[in-house]
Amino acid sequence: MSPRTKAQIDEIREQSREKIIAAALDLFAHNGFHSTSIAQVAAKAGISKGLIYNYFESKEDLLQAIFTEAMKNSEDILTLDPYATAKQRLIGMAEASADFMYNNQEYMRLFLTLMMQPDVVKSMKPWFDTVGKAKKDMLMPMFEEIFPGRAEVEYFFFGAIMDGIGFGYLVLGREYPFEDVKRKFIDYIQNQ
Amino acid sequence: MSPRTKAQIDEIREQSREKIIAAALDLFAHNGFHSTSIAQVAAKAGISKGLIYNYFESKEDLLQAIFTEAMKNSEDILTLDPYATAKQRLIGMAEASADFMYNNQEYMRLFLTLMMQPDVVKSMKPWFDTVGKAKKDMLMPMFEEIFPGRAEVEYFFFGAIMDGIGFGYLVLGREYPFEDVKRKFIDYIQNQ
Amino acid sequence: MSPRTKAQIDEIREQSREKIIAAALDLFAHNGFHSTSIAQVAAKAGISKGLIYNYFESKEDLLQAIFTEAMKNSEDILTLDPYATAKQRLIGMAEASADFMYNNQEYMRLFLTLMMQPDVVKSMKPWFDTVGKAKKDMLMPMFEEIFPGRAEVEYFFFGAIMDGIGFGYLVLGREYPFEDVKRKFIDYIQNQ
Amino acid sequence: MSPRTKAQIDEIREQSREKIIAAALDLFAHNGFHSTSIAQVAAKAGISKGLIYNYFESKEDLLQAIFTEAMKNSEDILTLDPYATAKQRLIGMAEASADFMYNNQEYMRLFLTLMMQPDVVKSMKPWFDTVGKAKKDMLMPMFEEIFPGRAEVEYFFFGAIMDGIGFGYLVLGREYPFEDVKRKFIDYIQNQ
DNA sequence: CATGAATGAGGATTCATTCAT
DNA sequence: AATGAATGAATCCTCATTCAT
Repeated sequence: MSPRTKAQIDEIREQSREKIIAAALDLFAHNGFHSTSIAQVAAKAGISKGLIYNYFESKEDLLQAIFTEAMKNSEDILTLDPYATAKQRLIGMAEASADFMYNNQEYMRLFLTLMMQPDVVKSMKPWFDTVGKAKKDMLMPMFEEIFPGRAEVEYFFFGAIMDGIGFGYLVLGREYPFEDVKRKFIDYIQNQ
Repeated sequence: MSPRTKAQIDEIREQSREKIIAAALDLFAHNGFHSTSIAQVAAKAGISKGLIYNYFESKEDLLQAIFTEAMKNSEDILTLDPYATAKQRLIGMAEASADFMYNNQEYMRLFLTLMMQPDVVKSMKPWFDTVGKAKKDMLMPMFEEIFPGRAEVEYFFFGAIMDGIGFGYLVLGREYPFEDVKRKFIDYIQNQ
Repeated sequence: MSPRTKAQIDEIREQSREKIIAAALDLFAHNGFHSTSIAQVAAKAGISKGLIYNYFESKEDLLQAIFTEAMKNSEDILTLDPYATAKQRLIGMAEASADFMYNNQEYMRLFLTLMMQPDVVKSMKPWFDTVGKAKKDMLMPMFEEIFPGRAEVEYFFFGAIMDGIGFGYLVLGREYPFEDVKRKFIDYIQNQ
Repeated sequence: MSPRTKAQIDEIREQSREKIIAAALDLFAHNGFHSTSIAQVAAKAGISKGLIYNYFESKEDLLQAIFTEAMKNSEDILTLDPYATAKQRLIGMAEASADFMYNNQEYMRLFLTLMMQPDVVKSMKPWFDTVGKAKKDMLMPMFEEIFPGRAEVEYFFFGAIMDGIGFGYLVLGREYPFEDVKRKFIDYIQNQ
């Protein structure tokens, strides 16, 4: 009965899925989760409303999928050179994070917004907590090595700068001297 | 003529207005503007839905009023000691800002969120632009004095730290070592 | 306790009542009964919303009062010269009616509208029926005298012209050649 | 691709659209535009409230659609026999109009009501003006031919009778001797 | 007599979701 | 796999009416 092979179907499915996720990410990031309608997502993805429910159980499930997808793409941030010094590894991480932010603005926008208003989509809360904890677990050892005795405050200070740069860049866009600020940041770490 | 004096009415109005603004700020900040219903605001303020429209023309007008109100309370941040050195004034501003953030978490949460998703409430965009510009106009002279030749990058780096601390504090709440990070920040400025 | 005499109070009451009725008539006539709010009536009358309920039990009661009031002013239409011929009396009535319409446009507008949509304010239905029947009872004898054997059709034809002129005038306003059409109408009756 | 063919969908849409328009016309005509709720329209049409917005952008758009629809059905009124005399054409038009009124009471009721209270739905005003002007442009030439020198007053007198008959019929319904009055009207024109 | 703050029911509109095809 | 008609709950907002003063 089926004129398409299973492989073809899988590919079609994958393409549709990605179109939906891309459209939803864009809209959720700029217009907000609740202000974006499924109809808008469907229109932007060039498909029908109904089809979205063929791939995602609900609007929240779609949001969840956006983050799961982004996680995959960000894995190399976490890949550290085991032979480098702690400070070098920190710099590497800072640069990788900055570049990820630079190349994934929409994702960052959505991520930071939801981090700040976790009650908007309550079901995401555990996910955020897990990610936050994982990040801390990964970074704290470095800080303990570089800043013995005051690792935690330095960790948070470092995090503040990272987040703040991302925030500023997202707000100002091209007007933000991203590269300059990033270099200043690297220098700052270097001098510690 | 009037059974209640004008003063009485003004007081009643002021009280109701404040109750509504407080409730709305709390809810908008945590749940998001679009995810918060007027019914929720009314319930939290302990009044009827209809009364809100006696004080504010629309939900958006209420949001606007929240920011106008907060502006009043934040005016002393902008008050600088004219006899202090630029660096001292910068530190003063940093401390005042940090304290304002600490004491007005909900407002900050709402503010930062909307800054990051200006399309959520498009009518606020001009307001944000104005505030952003005013801030830069006030601070840049100090940076030009302290960091001649690289004022802008230092301005944005400074801003990133401020925003980042606020962001971190808002996300983690009491778990965030706010005082420690703030002191670290002051020290950082001191050493420039 | 009361610094005002009863007569003064009555006069104030009468004045307020009339202001309200005039404002309501204007608004109901042009904007429609349901599209007009009590707040608008109060604003136009220059009084408070609450006061309206001091004079009228409800919005519908206010509407009722408008018609009762207008009835008083239209009584002379019904006053016919008992010594005139039937045709002369008919012409007198036609002229009086036309003049009443001309001078009470708003009332006519409201009246005709509600006649055509009696379900808009169901409570008025009996009133309209009564008025319509009274009118017919008054006029039919004349038509039976002037047009024996075909009184009814002539009555309705006559009524159609009357109503039609009023309608046209209300729709076009000053652009309507009211006087010319009225004269044509009188001539028409004359020639029967 | 599509599980329903385009033709099927078009038919479904056309049916729903007509059900909604019919229900709305009935209710708007008898209960008034503002006194009729979308819920009532939906109930009468046997569909859900939401579906109405699948076919019409707003309540006002639905009203507009009613008139646009009725225009189509009334086009033959405007079709005149070019070989007939002016008077014959006028009689033809009078009869066609009377029949249209007789068969489209609800539409007439709505039309006349809104003509008399144009502020109730302000957006319809231009439409009414256009229709009124078109009617005059069509009829005036005939009147100038039949009543040279006094075409305008005769035009308005004729119009008054037409409107008045419609009005009377709408108010009284079956009690109105429509056929008799119509014949009287035709005779009247005949004798000019 | 007069005011206007307050209420709550009701109305227009939106939108996530379902389902027949 | 895909569509889009259909639903109904939820939302913003309006407004007649009440009542304390």
